[in-house]
Amino acid sequence: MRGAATVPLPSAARTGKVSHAIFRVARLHRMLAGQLLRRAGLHPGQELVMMHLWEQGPQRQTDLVRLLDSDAATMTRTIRRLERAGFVRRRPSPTDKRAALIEVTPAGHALRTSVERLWAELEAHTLGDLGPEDQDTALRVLERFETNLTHSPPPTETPGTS
Amino acid sequence: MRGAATVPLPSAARTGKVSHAIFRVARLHRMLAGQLLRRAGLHPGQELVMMHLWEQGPQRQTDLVRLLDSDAATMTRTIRRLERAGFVRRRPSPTDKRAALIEVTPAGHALRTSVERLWAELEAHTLGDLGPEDQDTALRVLERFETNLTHSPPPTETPGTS
DNA sequence: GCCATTTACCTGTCTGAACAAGTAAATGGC
DNA sequence: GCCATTTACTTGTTCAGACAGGTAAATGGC
Repeated sequence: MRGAATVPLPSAARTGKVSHAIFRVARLHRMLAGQLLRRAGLHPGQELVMMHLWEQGPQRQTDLVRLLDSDAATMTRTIRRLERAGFVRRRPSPTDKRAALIEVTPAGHALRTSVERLWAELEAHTLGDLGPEDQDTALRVLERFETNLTHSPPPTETPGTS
Repeated sequence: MRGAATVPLPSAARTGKVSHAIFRVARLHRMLAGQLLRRAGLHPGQELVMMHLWEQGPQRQTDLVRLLDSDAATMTRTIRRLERAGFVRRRPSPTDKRAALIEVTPAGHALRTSVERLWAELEAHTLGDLGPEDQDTALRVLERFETNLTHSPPPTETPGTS
């Protein structure tokens, strides 16, 4: 295990080890987040919307979509579910009849502490007993991936061909 | 909240930087995978099933569920879609009337090369120009996360509270 | 051999996520 | 001021993923 002193990885690396690992970690992470969020009565993804609303105040859907780098259609439905759950409220924008401002209700504010605790728990579980330096390494690795995946996302289709 | 006068990290760091990073990386990675897979006519997740079938031969759904650590219900529908797409076929198990063996059709086999190329592309994009050592570090970080998230997944519910 | 339990699989339901296509209001060209 | 375009949001559809039920066959206790 982990010897890898002489030879890094011959062809095993070709199978997409990192991609598989990202898949698995992402799913486990998401599952744990989901389990923890159930206590608060939220579904995965909704907590991110709430967090932004808590921190940034009332927002239009477009703003939330941009902040979360999400999808307008998904946001419409997520907001609707949060609204039905009583955690947010919609108020017509005074300046733009197309838009509505999404704001947190008292019930929504009441979630904040527990959700923040959940996230701390999630983070703690993810990190385990990783030391500060390793945590930093981990973060830099993830940021590197994020950069890689953000820039040049589409290989612009089979570059060579035609 | 949480003054933390001396500590450098105010509160922004405590909000789960790594968890947020995992979320973002996972989504970007998934999006890219989805884009690449569209070329092959597959949806994200289906390629994992196909990969297992290519490598391990005909399997029962239960085996696939176990291998992919997935859900029986999800597998039922994924298989059905792959079947309708003509990539796999179901054959009743000769020894167990409850079970069926899922096997790849010629059309399914025809996908193998392109899917493997897609994964190599996905992996390459994810890794970017990361050097071999950094790749190794990245993999170890992810494996560490996986271990952390696998072991002690449920905090066994609010330990203190009642 | 009979019956409870387990196993393999399916269906229903809800959610997030993505894409396509719409509606209505705002905006900009002129 | 009129009209094309853009913007904000909604709806329809498809898929994965999770959970809660089913059904039918296999299995194990006895």
